Amino acid sequence: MKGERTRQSILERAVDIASLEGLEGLTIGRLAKELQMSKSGLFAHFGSKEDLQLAAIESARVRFVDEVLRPALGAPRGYPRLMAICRAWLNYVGRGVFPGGCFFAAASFEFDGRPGAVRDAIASAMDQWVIALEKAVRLAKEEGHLDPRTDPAQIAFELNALFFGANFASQLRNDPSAIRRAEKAIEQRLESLRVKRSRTRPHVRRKTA
Amino acid sequence: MKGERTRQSILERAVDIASLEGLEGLTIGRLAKELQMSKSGLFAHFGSKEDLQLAAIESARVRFVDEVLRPALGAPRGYPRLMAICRAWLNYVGRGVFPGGCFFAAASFEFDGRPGAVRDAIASAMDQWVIALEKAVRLAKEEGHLDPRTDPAQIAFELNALFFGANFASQLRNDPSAIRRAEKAIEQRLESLRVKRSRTRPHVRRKTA
DNA sequence: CAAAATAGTACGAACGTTCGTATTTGTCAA
DNA sequence: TTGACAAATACGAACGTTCGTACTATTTTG
Repeated sequence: MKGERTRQSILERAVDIASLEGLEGLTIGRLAKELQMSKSGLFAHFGSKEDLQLAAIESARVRFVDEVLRPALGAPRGYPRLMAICRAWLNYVGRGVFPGGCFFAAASFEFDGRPGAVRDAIASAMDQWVIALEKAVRLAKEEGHLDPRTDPAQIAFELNALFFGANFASQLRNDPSAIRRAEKAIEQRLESLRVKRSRTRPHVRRKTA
Repeated sequence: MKGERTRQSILERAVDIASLEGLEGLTIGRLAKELQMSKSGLFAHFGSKEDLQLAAIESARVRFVDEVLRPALGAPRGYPRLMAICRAWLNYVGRGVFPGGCFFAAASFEFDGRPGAVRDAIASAMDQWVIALEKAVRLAKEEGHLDPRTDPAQIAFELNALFFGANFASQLRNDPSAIRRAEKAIEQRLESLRVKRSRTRPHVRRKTA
């Protein structure tokens, strides 16, 4: 009972630290100190540091789904939902869901080239995200909102790349305009694929603002 | 004399290790072992680990400029040079200039959120790159190859994002199609900005292949 | 030979981990 | 409701290792 509560609070802190210092920089000693508990106390909940890292990745994934992805999935199917997902991501970086920016982007670069369970877990979490993105594009296409020649995998790749770019520019180069640039690029790209429904309802350019 | 040679060979190895294991994972002990020299021997060349990290970043920057950027700058000014830079980057990831993918992408994510000299050096190196990219776009625009409304900073941001995305997808998700996708996206984006010179020389669609 | 470069050795701190023990907690009989 | 007790949870101390770094001695080089 109590154990589960403690475990969760450990993981929350672990995710925050890892998003700032990396999954290796997430140190048992530091984590224990910040939680005001002993190192050995931590080992009652996690058998090893690797266990802790894996649990932290899963916890981060859940946090991301709960706070970013799921709310966006509430939008109407098709183009609106796709845009909602994109906007949710752009907000997510600035909103401080993870204190160090995008947890997964950082973890990806930290563990690519280091085979093992941790790397696989990160890759799997990122896969889920890219697949969700791809699915949103595909649905928008099937809904008739996007050009039927649209390649969902290609568009998902491009969107994801813009997310990475935005995260990078706003974090390291702390360029405040990065999010805006990414938003602009995304809107423009998706607009270029959008079906205008000119048959049923002619496209009328709305007055600016 | 000999010292300088040794220093260079230390740095080459250091850059390779750091590109795989990160700048923190680049450890004095490991580096010494791989070079078959003593830890204290290393300290004759670098006053501290931070010194070593800074020198490794500079060394990586030089390697990147020499092997990737400078060759591409040989292309004719304007659109061709811009495309040459983009292609050089796309090749660079797959070509194994750094064994762990893009040195700077990894370093960026490792050190964002950790203020200090190392972070600043990484940011500065990346700045130079983004500025070079932006300059190439601006030149292409001034040369009349791109739509005069083109915003060089925006395009540089988008291109750089695609580079990040390609590196990520091909490294962590080892998706072999990532480079192709990025290439396609870049070509399409730049094509959309291209001036067709329809006044002086009408645009004639060449036969496919 | 003087100077530059390298090796050897040692240090304190921090790393992940283990162990035996103390404390807290939930359960159930009284 | 309480008391007792086993299980769950947390602790302090210590382990062996590796980290970055300092100091001194020795070899290599110009």
